[in-house]
Amino acid sequence: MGLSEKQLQILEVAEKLFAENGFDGTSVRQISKEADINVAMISYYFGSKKKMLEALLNYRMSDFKIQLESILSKDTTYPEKVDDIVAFVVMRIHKNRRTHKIINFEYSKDSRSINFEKYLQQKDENYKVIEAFVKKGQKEGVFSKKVNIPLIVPTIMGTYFHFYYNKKFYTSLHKLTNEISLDEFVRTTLTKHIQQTIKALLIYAN
Amino acid sequence: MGLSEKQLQILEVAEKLFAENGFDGTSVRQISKEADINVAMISYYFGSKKKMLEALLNYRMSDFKIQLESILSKDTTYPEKVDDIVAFVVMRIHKNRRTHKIINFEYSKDSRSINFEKYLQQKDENYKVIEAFVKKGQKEGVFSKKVNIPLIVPTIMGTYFHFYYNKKFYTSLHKLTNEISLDEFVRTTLTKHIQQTIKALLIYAN
DNA sequence: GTTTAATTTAAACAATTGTTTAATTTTGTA
DNA sequence: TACAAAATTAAACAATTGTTTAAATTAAAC
Repeated sequence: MGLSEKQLQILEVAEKLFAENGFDGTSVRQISKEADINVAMISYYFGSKKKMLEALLNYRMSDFKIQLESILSKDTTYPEKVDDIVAFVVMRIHKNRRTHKIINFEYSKDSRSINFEKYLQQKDENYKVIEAFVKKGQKEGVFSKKVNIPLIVPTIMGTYFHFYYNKKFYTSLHKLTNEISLDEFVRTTLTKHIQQTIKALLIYAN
Repeated sequence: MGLSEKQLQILEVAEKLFAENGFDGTSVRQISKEADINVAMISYYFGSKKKMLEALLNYRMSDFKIQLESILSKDTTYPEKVDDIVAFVVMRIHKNRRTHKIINFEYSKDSRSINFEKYLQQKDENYKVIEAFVKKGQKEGVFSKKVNIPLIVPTIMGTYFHFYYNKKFYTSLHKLTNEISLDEFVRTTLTKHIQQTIKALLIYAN
């Protein structure tokens, strides 16, 4: 599944347009025009529009299990580890926000015949690492035992995405102006809020 | 803006299909077929496909400010009020989940020329009521002053929607089988998780 | 019962969709 | 330089898109 320079260039354009206007809302001619290639190149390189999306998903969903485990193996306190995990996850999904947006909408459809194996695999690995970490903290008496572990990740990712999907609303609420200050806001304020939330939940849940 | 029985029947079919396959992924012929009407009726009743969506949004986004305020005016403790607010918001967005899904998708687009006034108005009212409540709690020393108030609602709604968008994944994780147990899960487990989270955040945030 | 208005219909509209074709150009190799 | 493979092109394809038309049917008003 090695992708050429040209293929990657096309996928980046496709990612942007799919995230902006949806998979069905984007035509292959739009992509070809913006990527400055001939329409037929999409079928030539990827086989079809659908397979092009699958190629994008598989490309973006490379393993982050290793990075997550390296955070947990560091010699830090439990609250510090929570901060690190949250900061890492938020940074990661913010970087891949466009692909995640496409996934959110395509995956939640009933009919769609797109292959989401890589995404589900990542989600599964992700969950198992978090679960082991929280259970260890519970055993050591640091974390509350009243926490619903499978719902921790939805709170982290959900908070980010609800903010992102409504960024027009929240940027006006926070008086943010451009894309640069959005990155800054995510990296500082939003990350901090989620860190506070998850730490409070894990430690004080009742 | 009074909608006839027939118009409502069409809108319900449209809501279901838009949520399942997206606005662009649903054709007016699909809607007309499923609603058992002639295609031309959509233009006849609503003017266009786009205006039909707007009619749906305006219909579903009726004011819940009043209900929110009635919760806050009850003679209950602050933590109880948090529980009530969360339960109410979750119930409400779960009921309107299909329309919210359409909104999340369409509103986050750059280009789209759909009128989201009613939705934004509700979001604004919603926020102002929550803000006043939290600030009052802070002044009385019940809530932490280190909370980022505008990000509380994203955590509530985001947790719900990330769960909902990935329900295929989480229902298998929780061993849920059908739609009935999904409703039950949302009403009990998911609501409880969000209540725990928001209470921990508001009271113990550091 | 007649007339007027509202509703419903099938058909047609031009535009756009994803994909394929077959010819041409470019690139790499011997 | 000559040849083969890869890349690129414009054109065509059938299917589907949202919307409009004008005729037909139904309902309401007088």
